[in-house]
Amino acid sequence: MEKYISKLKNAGAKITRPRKKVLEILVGNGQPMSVTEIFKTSNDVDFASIFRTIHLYLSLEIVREIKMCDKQVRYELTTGQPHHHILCSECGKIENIDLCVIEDIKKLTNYQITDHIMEFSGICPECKAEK
Amino acid sequence: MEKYISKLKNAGAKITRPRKKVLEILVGNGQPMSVTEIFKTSNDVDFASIFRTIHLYLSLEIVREIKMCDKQVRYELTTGQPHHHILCSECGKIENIDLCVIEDIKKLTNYQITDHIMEFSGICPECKAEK
DNA sequence: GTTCTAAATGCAAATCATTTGCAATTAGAC
DNA sequence: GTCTAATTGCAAATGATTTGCATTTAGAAC
Repeated sequence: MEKYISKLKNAGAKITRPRKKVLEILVGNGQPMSVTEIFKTSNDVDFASIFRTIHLYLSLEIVREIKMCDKQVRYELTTGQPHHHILCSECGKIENIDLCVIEDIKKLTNYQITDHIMEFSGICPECKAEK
Repeated sequence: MEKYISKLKNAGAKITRPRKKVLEILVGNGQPMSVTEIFKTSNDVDFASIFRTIHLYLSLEIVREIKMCDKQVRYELTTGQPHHHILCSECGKIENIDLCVIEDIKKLTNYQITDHIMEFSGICPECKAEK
């Protein structure tokens, strides 16, 4: 938490209630969240403020943008290594996947890779068992 | 082309001018296209008709939906094997990538995988050379 | 070829997500 | 505490996607 606050201060940005709230929600939830989800969780911050906060955080690399299999765009705190995700379509749980194919793709295509998406969805072992 | 027309007939769907046009455009273009791109190329078919045609084609598995790194959703004819794509951010070219990680992910996560996205963007060797 | 009907189209408008302009408010420097 | 530029909240613009409905049309039946 303090780490993010410092980043904001270093960038000359003010530490405001909406900005703190968005951080709290992301830290508390621990999973990638959409702007709408953050908005609904916040309860007392305007949608536009959440939106602008997230875009500020993106530019400061406090959050990363994640496009998943459902059409929602989500944001997660840039803790640790970049990684990919798998979303359970039954319970909504999102787990991390540490498997990077970028090097393979670079060799295969000879492109200078600037961006990629690799996301999965399915049914988690627990939900499978319940059926 | 005939293959797709048969699929339509088998499904009891009428062979209409808009439906033929969308097929022609997709076959002619050879790359995944967004509804808007198809619409602009068509010139004389209503946007809503393109939209509904694409959704019909999706349900008949005549096209596949591709979510790429830019936010556009594109559609491609379901010719051959499912595969992934790499988009050149300079010239807009889209190339196919035949590298599937699904089996790795299944083993790694123990999920029953139902959907995935794996798309790349970057600068192709030709555009790199021009710089 | 003509007739008929359900399906499909085109248009316009509804919905939904994303983004922006602006007056009012507020964080933080002094 | 005072001041000012940055930020917020609201409302409205934009853009993408989707839907309702009157009109048109493909293709089956004659």
